Amino acid sequence: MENLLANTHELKGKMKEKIEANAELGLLSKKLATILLDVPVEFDAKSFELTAPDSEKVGAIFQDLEFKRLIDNFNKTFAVKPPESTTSEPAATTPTPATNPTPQAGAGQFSLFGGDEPEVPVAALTYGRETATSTPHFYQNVTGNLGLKLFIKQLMSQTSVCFDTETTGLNPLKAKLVGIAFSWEAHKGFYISFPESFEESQKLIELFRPFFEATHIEKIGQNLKYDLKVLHKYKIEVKGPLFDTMIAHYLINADMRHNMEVLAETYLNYAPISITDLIGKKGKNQLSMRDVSIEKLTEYAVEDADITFQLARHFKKELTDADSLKLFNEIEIPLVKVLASMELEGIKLDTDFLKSLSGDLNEDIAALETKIYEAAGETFNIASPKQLGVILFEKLKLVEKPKKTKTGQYSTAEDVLSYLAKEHEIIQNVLDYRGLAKLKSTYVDALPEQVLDVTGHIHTEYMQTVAATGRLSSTNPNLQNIPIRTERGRQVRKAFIPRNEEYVLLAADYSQIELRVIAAMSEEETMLEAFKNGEDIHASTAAKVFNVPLAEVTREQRGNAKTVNFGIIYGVSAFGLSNQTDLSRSEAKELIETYYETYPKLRKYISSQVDFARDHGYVTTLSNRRRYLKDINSRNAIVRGAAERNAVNAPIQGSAADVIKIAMINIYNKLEEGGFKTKMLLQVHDELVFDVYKPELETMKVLIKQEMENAYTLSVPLDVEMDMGENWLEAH
DNA sequence: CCGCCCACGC
DNA sequence: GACGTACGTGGGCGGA
Repeated sequence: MENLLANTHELKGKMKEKIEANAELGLLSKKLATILLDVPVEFDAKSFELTAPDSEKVGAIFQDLEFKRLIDNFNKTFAVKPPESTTSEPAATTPTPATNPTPQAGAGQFSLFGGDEPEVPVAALTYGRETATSTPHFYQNVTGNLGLKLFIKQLMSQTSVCFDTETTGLNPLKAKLVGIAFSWEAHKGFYISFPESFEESQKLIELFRPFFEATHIEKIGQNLKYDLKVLHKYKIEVKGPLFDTMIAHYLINADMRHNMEVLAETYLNYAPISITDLIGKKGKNQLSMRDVSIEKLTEYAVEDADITFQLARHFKKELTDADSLKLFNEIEIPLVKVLASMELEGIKLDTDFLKSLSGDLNEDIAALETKIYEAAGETFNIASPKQLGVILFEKLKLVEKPKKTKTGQYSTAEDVLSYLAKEHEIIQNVLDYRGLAKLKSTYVDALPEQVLDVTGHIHTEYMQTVAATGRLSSTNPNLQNIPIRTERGRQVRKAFIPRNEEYVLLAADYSQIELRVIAAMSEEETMLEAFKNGEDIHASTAAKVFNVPLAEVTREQRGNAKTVNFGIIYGVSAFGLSNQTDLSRSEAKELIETYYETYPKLRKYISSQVDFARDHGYVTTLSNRRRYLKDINSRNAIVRGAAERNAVNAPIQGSAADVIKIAMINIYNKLEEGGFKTKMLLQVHDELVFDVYKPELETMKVLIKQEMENAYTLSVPLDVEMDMGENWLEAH
């Protein structure tokens, strides 16, 4: 063994593999990987460590550049441990036996499934991560009536089981079951293959209905929303406690990534079989899961279930330690089913309307093109910022010193161009062109493509583990950024309609929820009072900072006050404020100062958040959601400033997210319990959209407002505004 | 294929 | 003198 260890050459090879694997996973940038691969490495036989004579130098460079994550990865990469210590994985809090003896419990009876037990591979000595080849495991494909019967009997006697569905695609509404993997013990699990025929699969899954519906069995999974949606197609509703490792890790550290590969590497020091090894790279040549041999699929699928089962053990402890169990079990986990239901429901889209809108846009875009080419004296691609920059700043020389982007291109961003609008009429045309082109490509033409043929609805997907603050995000398509500010843009909202004439759309949104949250958290009486009196908060702020009666606040004063109010949430500077308003920099500075004098407790609250972050390394929301701020004590003022703004913003944005999530769960439960036909369809951060069955309208108006306003008790009332109509625009 | 620029929402 | 408002998704471009 000593000899092996002393084999520097082999270690260097492992190092290289590790760096490349890290780069592959996105843990290291390609550039850094290249640098690292070039760093000379020596092996210290005494400490069993690889050392890089130049590594300090490299580290110093990173330190200088504040590449915190890069330093961490750099250190991690160089911290190659001798094999003895690979049994306890580096970042895990609870050690997992990496060298597991041949599985014993239950192994005997499983030989009844037919065939002999697979030969358990001998653990290979590795210096890098463990893999399926280097770890003894018992993964079995269960077949035959008797096998299935015995398996299900075993399954039903468990209290906590991890399962993972394998399907023909990423979209759970279109995908069909290929198989299901189960694991309830580390390094051990089973795979059940499903036939191509939907009807046959439906019959097979009926055998598993008792398991999925068993309330006494906890179901563990990675991204359970996906599996829930797939099973829903086979009329299976999963019951019992749920444990989602992806969500668990999101609560443990929201800023990290939560895909299984990374989690396995980080917490189990284990590199799972990659999906590309199985079905190839993304693209037209990629195979379907259906094309993979049962043997390979068993190894792959059960490994996933096995890893997820092991990860759950780690995360349960970490959630407990961070006091996050309540948030996990009472908000995030119940929300999984709510979101699954909203996604399965979808919202109806009026594609004919969008088609005619597209035609109108086409004409207007063509007209603008002609005008722009005339003014430019040549044709070019207006949608190319690069070409546009050359036309505006080199050919037309609209300005002496054009602003440039960080890559040296001329900036043609909206704020830059509108500033120049008076210089040349081409500018306004370019801006209009941009607006219309965006509208057409992103919404008017793209949305009809996303309609699911069988439902005629758009089924967005809500991501529960993406936004670091606790907000949801929406994708495929994103329904959280449908235009509303411009008249032309908001027309798109007319295309979102009730499912049929018996329904009406109802939109309910929290009024100023983030400002209410900051008022409550800071206990700023002046602001609390304004909310309690139902005042227009921006006008009220304006009256106080400009020292005028509420009734005499001008439009401009209110606008400036509004900008400061939002600036407080995001942590704006005097420079930023003066950029956003007509105020000079000194006026902006004065306004901010007066603002803090008006709301002294707000200032105190802000600095207390920053102090807390400095002391603890994280901040929390109303529901004890944490956000770690690793840069809060950085020596680099810019990096530190960003962390300080996060220390203020994360609790506010995150608390507002907590509140609406609670409201969603409560409303969903009420709708289910009451057997209502009304469905919750969309969430847009502070707004919920419902498809209301007309006979239930009056009940819903009360129920929804009630549940939203009372989702969380703050020292300030929550106020919800509602409207309804024949489309989303009317309902807003 | 991926980074960049830009634009949409809250 | 530089820096300069949180959180997201997505389309089009253009270089590799």
